[in-house]
Amino acid sequence: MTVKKNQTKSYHHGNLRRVLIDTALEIISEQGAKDISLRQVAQRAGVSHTAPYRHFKDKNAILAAVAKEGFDMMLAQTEDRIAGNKGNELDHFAICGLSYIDFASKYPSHYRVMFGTRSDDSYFSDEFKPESIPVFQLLRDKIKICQKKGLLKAGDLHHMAMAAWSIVHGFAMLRIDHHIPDQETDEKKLRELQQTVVLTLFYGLRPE
Amino acid sequence: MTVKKNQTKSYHHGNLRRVLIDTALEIISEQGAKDISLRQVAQRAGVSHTAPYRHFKDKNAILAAVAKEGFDMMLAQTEDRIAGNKGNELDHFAICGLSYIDFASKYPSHYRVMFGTRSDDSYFSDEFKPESIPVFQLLRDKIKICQKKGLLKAGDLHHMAMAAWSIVHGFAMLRIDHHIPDQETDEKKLRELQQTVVLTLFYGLRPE
DNA sequence: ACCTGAACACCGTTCAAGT
DNA sequence: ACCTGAACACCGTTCAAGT
Repeated sequence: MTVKKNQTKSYHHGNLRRVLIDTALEIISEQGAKDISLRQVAQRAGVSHTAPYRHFKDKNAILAAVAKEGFDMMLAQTEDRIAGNKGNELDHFAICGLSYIDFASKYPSHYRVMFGTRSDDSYFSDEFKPESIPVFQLLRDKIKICQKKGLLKAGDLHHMAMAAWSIVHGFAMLRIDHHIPDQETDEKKLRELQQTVVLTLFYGLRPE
Repeated sequence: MTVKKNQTKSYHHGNLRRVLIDTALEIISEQGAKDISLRQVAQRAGVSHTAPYRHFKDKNAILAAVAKEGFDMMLAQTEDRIAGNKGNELDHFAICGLSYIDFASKYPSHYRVMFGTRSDDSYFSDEFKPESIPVFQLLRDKIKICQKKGLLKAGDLHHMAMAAWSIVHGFAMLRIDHHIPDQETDEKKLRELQQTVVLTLFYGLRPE
């Protein structure tokens, strides 16, 4: 077994940064989101509780890294699904919404760090404003195109985007925080419900 | 100055329970939601850090009390607004949504404790399921009545209620967590946006 | 460069003890 | 009954010291 030149395993641990992020996600998914402790992360990663400070300025910095990763994953997933779909622009708009909820359901740990209440905004405020989030940008583009083609109604683009974001974010949050009523909690019913919610964004609740 | 028989000020503090809840809210509104500490609450209330344990089983119990109070306030506010409105049932349905968002904006501390991610579900799971939340019950009733009168379309009541809840919850959360894009952040524009979002629930984004 | 151990000022919770 | 103080096992963060 030859040692490669660019061996990631260096002094003690190698790419500790990567390991710390993964460990953080592991812990978040096991036990809630915000009660995670840096010391716990370090211990599980097999290093002293001060080692993480070589790679992250403080606890929020590691959470910001998790969020950044989440935004990248979410964008990639959404673009993949759109690319693999033969429908029209309106279908792609719907895919944005469904993909958004699916991501939150699949990676609740990431999602909570991305959009949950932050204890300290300073790490997030610059890079993570909604205007700067690629997946939000994508959503707005899809709305604009659909408006141009007459597939969505005319109206203030920002307002419509916020309405769309509100309904998928709200459903995603309610879902991962277990606020969905009991009778809807099996997987099949949840998918039907999710479908209805996204369709409601298009059709509304008005009659006929 | 005569001492009344039912004087609330007893041994040291009197109704410490009430004081603790108010102090908790005060701290939550000053500095984020979840980083609140029991010791801090106790100190500001002027008692030792173990005194709260006479009134609450643990930290979550005091948060549950805050949540309970929030649900009561929210229901009262919504019922008041409906009572003071001369419109039809559909107007009342809209008021439910607007009142919901207004409550979250006005009392973000309560709201976050009520619907935010909980570190421990056990205190909330029984009493605070969506089915048991009076204001959610009210929302469902309004939808049912509107359906009967042809003011809202026919369809699965639970699904429609979840769609409605998703959009107002999502908007409320995005608002209090400061995820609303910059250009919408003055008070007047926010109210217009809020109006649009609730109307979108009724009309949808489809053309015509 | 990368990691450690001791130290500091905090936590939540328990429990014997005081009035 | 209601509150306190000491104690325990935890936190995040800093810093001098080790390889």
